[in-house]
Amino acid sequence: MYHKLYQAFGPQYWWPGDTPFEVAVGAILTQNTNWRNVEKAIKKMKQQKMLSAKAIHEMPAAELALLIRPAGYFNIKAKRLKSFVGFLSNDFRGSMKRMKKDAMHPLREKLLNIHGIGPETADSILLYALEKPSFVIDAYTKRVLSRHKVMEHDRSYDDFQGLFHSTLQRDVQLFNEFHALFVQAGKTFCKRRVPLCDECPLDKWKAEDGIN
DNA sequence: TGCCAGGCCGGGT
DNA sequence: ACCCGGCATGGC
Repeated sequence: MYHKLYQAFGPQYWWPGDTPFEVAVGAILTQNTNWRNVEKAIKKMKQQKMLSAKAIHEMPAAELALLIRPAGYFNIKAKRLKSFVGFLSNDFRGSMKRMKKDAMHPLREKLLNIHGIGPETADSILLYALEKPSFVIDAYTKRVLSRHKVMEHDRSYDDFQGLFHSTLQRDVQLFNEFHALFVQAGKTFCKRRVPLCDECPLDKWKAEDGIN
């Protein structure tokens, strides 16, 4: 599937973001939200010089909420950003570089303990901000895999992640590209209302090989 | 004009 | 261990 997707879509150059900190902020802001809305919020934070751990740490949540308004759920996300930055400040003196020195598994547990950070957000930060090989499972990944009968849609996050962790080398670049390709494939061919689509490169591939 | 978008939490079975 | 409602803007 990886090679077929890569042939169809090419390299994805993920994650969009200039710094590890910006990637982490984007990971929180994009929770159940269109990325284009997140870009508006990040742009505004940059304009106001508020895209830093120190600035967010010292800013009241209500004020931060106004800044990130276009990203939706802004009151909740303002608190989530502040809880992440609070953790970053307390444990790593506000430095993503210092956070990166931590081992992956203990760090994942710490991230999951932060209020407002669940498995997908934690793995997005680990993989795309800190370059640690933790596979990201999102709605598109689950949709593409279940549509193609790799795994039932109602299985858990860990079940889906285990699929990749148990069968692939723990390769950061591979995990990066593979997940980004699932998102691209999902956006292009796996819309919610369309059960299957014969233009999908995976469908064409399976048809050629007589699979299912 | 509804439907959808790169989830997570809290309260209830 | 699930299930569900709430959270909110902007694009098509």
